[in-house]
Amino acid sequence: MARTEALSRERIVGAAVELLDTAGENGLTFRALSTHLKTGAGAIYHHVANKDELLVAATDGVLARAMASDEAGGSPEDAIRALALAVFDAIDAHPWIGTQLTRTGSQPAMLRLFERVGGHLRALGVPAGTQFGAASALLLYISGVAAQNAAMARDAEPGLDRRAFLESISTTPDPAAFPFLHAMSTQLRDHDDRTQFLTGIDLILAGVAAA
Amino acid sequence: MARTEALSRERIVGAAVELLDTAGENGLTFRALSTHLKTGAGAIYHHVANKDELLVAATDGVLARAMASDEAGGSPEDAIRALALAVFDAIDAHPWIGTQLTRTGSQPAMLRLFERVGGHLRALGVPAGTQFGAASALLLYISGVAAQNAAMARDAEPGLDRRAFLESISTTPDPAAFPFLHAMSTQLRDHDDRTQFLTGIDLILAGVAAA
DNA sequence: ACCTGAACACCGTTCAAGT
DNA sequence: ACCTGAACACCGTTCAAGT
Repeated sequence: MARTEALSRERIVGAAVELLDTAGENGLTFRALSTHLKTGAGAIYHHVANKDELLVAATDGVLARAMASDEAGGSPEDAIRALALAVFDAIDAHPWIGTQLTRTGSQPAMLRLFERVGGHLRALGVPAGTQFGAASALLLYISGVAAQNAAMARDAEPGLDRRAFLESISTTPDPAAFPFLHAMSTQLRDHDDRTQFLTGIDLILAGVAAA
Repeated sequence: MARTEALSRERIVGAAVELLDTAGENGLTFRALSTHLKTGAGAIYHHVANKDELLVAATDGVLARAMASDEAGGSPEDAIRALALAVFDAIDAHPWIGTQLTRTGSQPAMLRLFERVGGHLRALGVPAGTQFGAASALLLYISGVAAQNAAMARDAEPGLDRRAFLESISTTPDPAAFPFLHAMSTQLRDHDDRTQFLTGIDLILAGVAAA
């Protein structure tokens, strides 16, 4: 019989991740968390300063694990693509990360990402004067995708068909006033988020190469 | 003497924008809003379904105004830059928009932006097969910047010097483990957000041109 | 030192009662 | 039809009291 383990920062953060994954961003409350941990609400404050710190720790932990696998071999461009996809997949698995990533509290995670991207850009031979701009653009693009995906996971009413939803987006507005949107309706309906995400990364990399 | 105007959706949304601008994202509560409008909290619900709808309406209104000025003349690329900067400046003036833009509720605003960007890409002669990817990338990049800027405005403790803050970011982590970050510290400290934002737009446009 | 859980100061939202 | 404002069902966080 597993005795109840002692409360610890690690166990709290782990339980928080579990709650966020299963119950969503609104599912993480100190009441739910303390019930889950079979303790009082106030006990948590002995190990974590407040909810923000808890969210930062949860985000940092998941993201650090996602970025851990370092593929040796392959071009620097491939390494950037693999890194970006690792972040994408982590957000896909834990959509709440997308919301957290665009908060100043998640600086540590963003700085690690910036560092890794920058290292690959250097290996790519990008001139010193362009490195900062290129790394920033890639990072901002990645956070944009993160935020959007988190929004979809958070706000989508359950049971909504993705295809039908995307189709309704492109067909609801007046086609005469939205000709471009209308022309893109098929692609919008059929597109794959992950592939599309990579297209943007490739465009930025192509722009960097052209400069 | 201005008599107290009747309550209306317009007045409510206007007051909400004012509160968001002056008191920040947390400043908008139905209690503060009803005090501001000299009415009861429940009265607002006769004109707006809930807080989410109020935020969407506020975001949509401000952004529609920002995107209204259409510069004729100039290249399609310049038009895209002008459009992107208009959104950037609107977010700069009303940081809470950045948070709202990455919520599914703000679809109308995003669709308008998508349409406008797409129209310019067509005028630019971008081949049909590339248009969707290019428009998506630009939109995702813009929302990334939006989310980041909103985070900075929301989370930055007041009275914090921007330069000092940016410098601390690049110097706090171990330089040996973060060589790229360390090499970029000067640029990070001195960079201008608006210029940097435009650099990313230009990189994507260059990537589109190269394809 | 750590835990408990009631209490505090807030929220968004509802609804009987008024005009 | 619109407004009022107390009440409800929640939050995050604190803190006296326990072990």
